[in-house]
Amino acid sequence: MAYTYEFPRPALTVDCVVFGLDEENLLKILLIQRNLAPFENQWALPGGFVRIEESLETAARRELVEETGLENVFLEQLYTFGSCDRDPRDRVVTVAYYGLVNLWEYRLKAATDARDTRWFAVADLPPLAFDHEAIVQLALTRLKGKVRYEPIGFELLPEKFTLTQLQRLYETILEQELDKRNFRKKILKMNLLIQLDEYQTGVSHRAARLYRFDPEKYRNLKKKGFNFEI
Amino acid sequence: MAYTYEFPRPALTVDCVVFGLDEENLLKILLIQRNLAPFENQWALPGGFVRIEESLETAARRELVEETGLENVFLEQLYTFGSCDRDPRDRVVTVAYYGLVNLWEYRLKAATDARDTRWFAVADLPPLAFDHEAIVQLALTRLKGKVRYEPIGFELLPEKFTLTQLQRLYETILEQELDKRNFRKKILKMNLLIQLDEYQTGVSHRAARLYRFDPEKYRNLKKKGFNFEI
DNA sequence: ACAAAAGTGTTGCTTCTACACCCATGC
DNA sequence: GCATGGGTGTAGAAGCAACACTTTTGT
Repeated sequence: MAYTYEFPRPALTVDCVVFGLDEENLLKILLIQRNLAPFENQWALPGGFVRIEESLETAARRELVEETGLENVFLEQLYTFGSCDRDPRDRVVTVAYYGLVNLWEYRLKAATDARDTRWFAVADLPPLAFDHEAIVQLALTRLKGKVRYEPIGFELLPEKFTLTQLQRLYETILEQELDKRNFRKKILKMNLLIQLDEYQTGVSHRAARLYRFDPEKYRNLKKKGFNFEI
Repeated sequence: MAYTYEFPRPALTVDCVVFGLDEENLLKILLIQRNLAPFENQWALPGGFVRIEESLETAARRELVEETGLENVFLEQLYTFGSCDRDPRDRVVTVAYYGLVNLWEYRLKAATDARDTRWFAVADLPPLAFDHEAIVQLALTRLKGKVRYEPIGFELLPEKFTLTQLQRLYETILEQELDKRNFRKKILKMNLLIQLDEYQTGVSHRAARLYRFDPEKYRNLKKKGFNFEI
């Protein structure tokens, strides 16, 4: 039950910064409360050790399921953090991922899990364990940058959404207001959205039309040199 | 002289994709010839094991010096490769970096080193060890993407360069021709270049004016919301 | 009828693209 | 004097930013 190597090896972990957007357009991150030292009882990113027989992304997905119940989320590698002192016990290198989930559909799922997990607004995060604050900062920067030139924002919305929801999403992430008419013109001209014959329900005002993002169309346009840009 | 852990740990390495641009505007990568199994005698990216007391970037820089003699190069983390079968002997996770060097000045230095190192044109790479082809591909994609919205291209040029050299650099990396007048207008309007009172020497035609990139100006403009873009 | 958000066009301005000729230098 | 690349301006097209009112629906 022990593994011996000629040279010392850092431990290898994965950590996930999972973003969600709630009904009030607050950008949130999923955290878990640690029940082990160090940083016992502090909030931390979901994550854990990479097993010897699994790839990094597999490890990240496994930890997400185990710790938060989230499955099939959009997940991309963010950065690898390897300073020597980031874990007080041991040399631990962590490969960080960022994820995007649709909070409208996933909220209940995550809540049913055994571990103490919670969504926190990014503007109002508790102190985090290890260097997780730095990881979150980098994830935010990456999200802000990437959302402008890749159509990943749709991962944060339900499959069918209104143009106003989409606009609010960009306004929240980019932290700037956008002009309604210009936004709609721009996004519709790209031809990436499918206009549905369905409308919002349960709102006390004129119901907005629903749209769906078409990843297939995007792949095709991209092959022809099209560049998404907000 | 042995290190024992409760759970098995992947080995951790770093690898560097170092780009250089030669006098004929060929984009090149620095490779070393392996003298150990596996992949003995094959070409590979410079790199090696991360020591327990050094950070990832420190390890990358150390390996670069040891294996190629290159020092003080621009270096940025690229991606971490961790599939289980990427090394036939053992589970090895590698953190890849990409680097940019000024070939005009560094060419001799690298050549003086003991190991068998060589610059290869990216269009004409030999077969590479491990998954290094994939790493190189990703580095190329990243370089192509990043060079457009961050002024990193200057790292590939001598400190003093002509606008034509700069234009050729972009044409090479982006793999597209650019209009001379439009390019010059655009780049000069950004106010990032310092016009020198010096000119090319040793050319058999009108000597071109030399310019220098001003990183200080760039930092200032960036703080004020300026975005570099080619 | 009122409140709340949906939906829709035009104009001026800026930026981008396309394009051709004279200039300076070394041989 | 010729070959080589250096250096420069303009016009038309496209894209961007700014801006306000009517429509629909629920209460």
